Amino acid sequence: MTLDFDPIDEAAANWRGAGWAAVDAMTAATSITRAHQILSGRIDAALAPVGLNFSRFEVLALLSFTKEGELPLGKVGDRLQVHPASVTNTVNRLEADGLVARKPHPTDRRTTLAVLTRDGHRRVEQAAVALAEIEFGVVGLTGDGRRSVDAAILELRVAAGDFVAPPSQRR
Amino acid sequence: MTLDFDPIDEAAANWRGAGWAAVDAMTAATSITRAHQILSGRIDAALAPVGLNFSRFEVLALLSFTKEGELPLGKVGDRLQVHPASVTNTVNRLEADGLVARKPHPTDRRTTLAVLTRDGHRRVEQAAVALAEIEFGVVGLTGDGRRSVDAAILELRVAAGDFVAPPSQRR
DNA sequence: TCCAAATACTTTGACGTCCAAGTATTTGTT
DNA sequence: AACAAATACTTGGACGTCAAAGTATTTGGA
Repeated sequence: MTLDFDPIDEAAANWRGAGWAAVDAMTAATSITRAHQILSGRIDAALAPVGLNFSRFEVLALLSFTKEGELPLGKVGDRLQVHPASVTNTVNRLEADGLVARKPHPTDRRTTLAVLTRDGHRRVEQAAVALAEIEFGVVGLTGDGRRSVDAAILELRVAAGDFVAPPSQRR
Repeated sequence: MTLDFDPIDEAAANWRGAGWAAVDAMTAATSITRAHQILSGRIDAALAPVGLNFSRFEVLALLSFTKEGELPLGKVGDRLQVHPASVTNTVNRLEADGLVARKPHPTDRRTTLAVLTRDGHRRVEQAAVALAEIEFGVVGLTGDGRRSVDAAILELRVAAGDFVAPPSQRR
């Protein structure tokens, strides 16, 4: 797990040495990529003992936030920003594990609802605890670091056209 | 592509509403994840017209940084921090496209070298230009934003046990 | 009313990642 | 010299992602 070289510094030096442009941009992108790699590794490791991975957890969490513990599959995809086929796949597996059930929509027969089962409820609570314990993988990021990451990435998201809640409306 | 809700703010509000812990950590992790999603989307889109994706580009770039344009497959995996099986897979595809060739190691018969072909050289140069044009996807991040992301993620990497070049040695 | 267009989901297929196991070769130790 | 352990790569399987095509149902306009 421990590296004996600095992948970011290494990449920057190589990039510069080759006379390629946008070294700063490359460094920032590489940092973010490496951070993501570190976080997802930690998160999946924390969830494995609970029998989940991150995408399954996200679906369960989303359902648990609703009043009835159910949501149309399409909504799940919208909220989590994943492809409909991925939702189908994830829900299939959650269903096989008995954490979620499919149910027809009461009025629109095109639509299928994913419903959290009792086991699903229990499981998602366990997972939330497990994630809180590892601080979502951001151990090592101080309060300041977290704030500056949030702020910087907010710029990026605005530029990408993400809808971003104005500070006054933030919840 | 444009969202009509703020996925990060939304998640924080839900998390808090459920009484779950580590909301700040969750927000930071979600920000990084979303940033990664934005960047990799932009990067792959920029590389598609060149006929590459990011992992293939990384292999070609790494080879192009060496004197002879060749490296043992194992080294490629080490540098890029990917699993040996992924290297095999990526090199298979690059080889099928004629951008790389496999060559036996001169002294160690366990080892296989990946060698950049003439086409591979040309292709990686095109790709580097394409990536510089989109500033590696970090358009929207100002100089300050890039520096603060770099600094914050450096903390995270140190905590994760990454070898990090001390400032005095940074290249 | 009727029908084309939109919407919701699933299926299939291409790729990417990792792990675990298998083969070949080299190293290090006795 | 002999052999167990380490190293290097490939293979096969499990899963995740997305795109494109297919099926079913609902909507909206002529």
